[in-house]
Amino acid sequence: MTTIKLHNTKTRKREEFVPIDPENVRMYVCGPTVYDRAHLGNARPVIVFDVLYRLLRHVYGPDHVTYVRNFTDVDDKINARAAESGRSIAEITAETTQWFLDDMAAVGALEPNEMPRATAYIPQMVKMIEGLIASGHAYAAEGHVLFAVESYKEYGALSGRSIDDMIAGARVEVAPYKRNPMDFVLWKPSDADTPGWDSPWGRGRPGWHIECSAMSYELLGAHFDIHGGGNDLMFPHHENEIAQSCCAHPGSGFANYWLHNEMLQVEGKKMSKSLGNFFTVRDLLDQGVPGEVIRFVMLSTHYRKPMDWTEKKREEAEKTLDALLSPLSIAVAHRAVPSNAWGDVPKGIRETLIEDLNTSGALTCLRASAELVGKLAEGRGPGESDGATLQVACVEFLTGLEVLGLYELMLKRAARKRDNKDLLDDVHLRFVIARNLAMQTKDFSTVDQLKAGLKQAGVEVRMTKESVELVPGPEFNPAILEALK
RNA sequence: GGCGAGUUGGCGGAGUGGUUACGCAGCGGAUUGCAAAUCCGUGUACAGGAGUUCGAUUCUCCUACUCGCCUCCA
Repeated sequence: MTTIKLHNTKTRKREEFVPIDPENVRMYVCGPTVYDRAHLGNARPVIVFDVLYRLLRHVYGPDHVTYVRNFTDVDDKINARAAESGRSIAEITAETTQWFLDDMAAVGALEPNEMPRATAYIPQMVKMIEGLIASGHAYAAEGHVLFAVESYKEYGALSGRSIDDMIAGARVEVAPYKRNPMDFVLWKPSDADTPGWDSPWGRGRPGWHIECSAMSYELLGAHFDIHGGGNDLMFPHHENEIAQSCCAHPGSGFANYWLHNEMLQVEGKKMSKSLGNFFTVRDLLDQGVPGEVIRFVMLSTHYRKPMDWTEKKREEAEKTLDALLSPLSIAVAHRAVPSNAWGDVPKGIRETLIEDLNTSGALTCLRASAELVGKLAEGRGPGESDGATLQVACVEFLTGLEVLGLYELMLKRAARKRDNKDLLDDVHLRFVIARNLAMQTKDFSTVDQLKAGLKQAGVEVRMTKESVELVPGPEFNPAILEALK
């Protein structure tokens, strides 16, 4: 059996991943609060954990992995958005949820098996809070219910903090009803204008952290394998989740492996509205940056390192992905399709991905796999180049694309290129005629003029003695093409 | 102040206790009407210091610098 190794934040070490039940590997990842479009940083954990999900499915079988990612649809940011826009909360959360699904699909993320909404689990949260009060881990005060951090010895273990240190460094005013400044809200009162649910503590709404504890318990049980999210969630969100869940279900252990991705930067700086380098996934897509490019750039940096989104990387990704199109068409022409079998993933990708999700290394191996397809198809591969060898290489290449989440996206990319190529039919014919003539007359002025125009329109001209091929590049602009006529 | 992560060649970015990926850019060549694309070849690196070791870029410690988090931001 293949052993995946993962860096566990809990132990700060790379550990062998041993599932609780190989028949049902369970993973929970914190999803978005649905009040606005997902920005590029939001896409990073989605893509990272999508690769992990695909990896687990290949290793343990597609039907033996349960992946849960929530939607937090009750939150004060949502309330604020509703108040300022005059729209209803339900309208905002429904719309934002669909945006998120659309945008993440565009970057090739599979939908998790379960996508629970927090508001559908309010009774479960109330029940969990009642249990925490009963066991002395929480207390009600002035309409709030607070978790008593001092009741949980391990509090701070995940993020490596002590309660005393945190109090010393606290920058925020402490609410008077808290027994300990670090106590956090499980439930808070709602006024008439704020969404609320009836509870033993009056009409109110849940605090931030309890929804993940309640939903992971309902859908994955008290003890499951992997819990993921961005490293900014380590404290306080995940720390609080652990405290709530472990105290509500003593002895369960909650999640065995905690995975955290590093943050995203843009051109070397933190993405922020004040710096003016803030953009959403949708912004990029609308600007013509396709999903596979976003995904490729994301995967080209290891998930535990800061990932810098730059224009240069975007350009390089376009070129690299274009270079995969020819092997892709060869594989498709050979009627190859991706396989679910772990053994059909190219060896190099298998070896790199199981080492704490080394996606950058895997992309290098993917290129090598593509190159092999090209060489075998031209009959100049290593060793015996028979049809069977080529067939295997094709399946492996496509399976490699699939496990990295690039297969479907690349098929679409290929289709777009074909559509663009159709637009070039007229000019292609003219070019061929002009060139044939020029070959006789040795006057290449018309040909060069046409070529310059095509280049301007973002079209690459590839000539051999016998043929002319026009390849639209990433900067292809059909409007400029029109001007050539 | 507390906690954590990082510092690899011109750029990006893996990895390893000894044989020094890979991509882009560069350079040389093949090819070409000229090009592009492609193919072949090629140079340059492990922040600084100390230690462990037969040997460290890889392990340990220290220093410097960068970055992130520290109550609702993935």
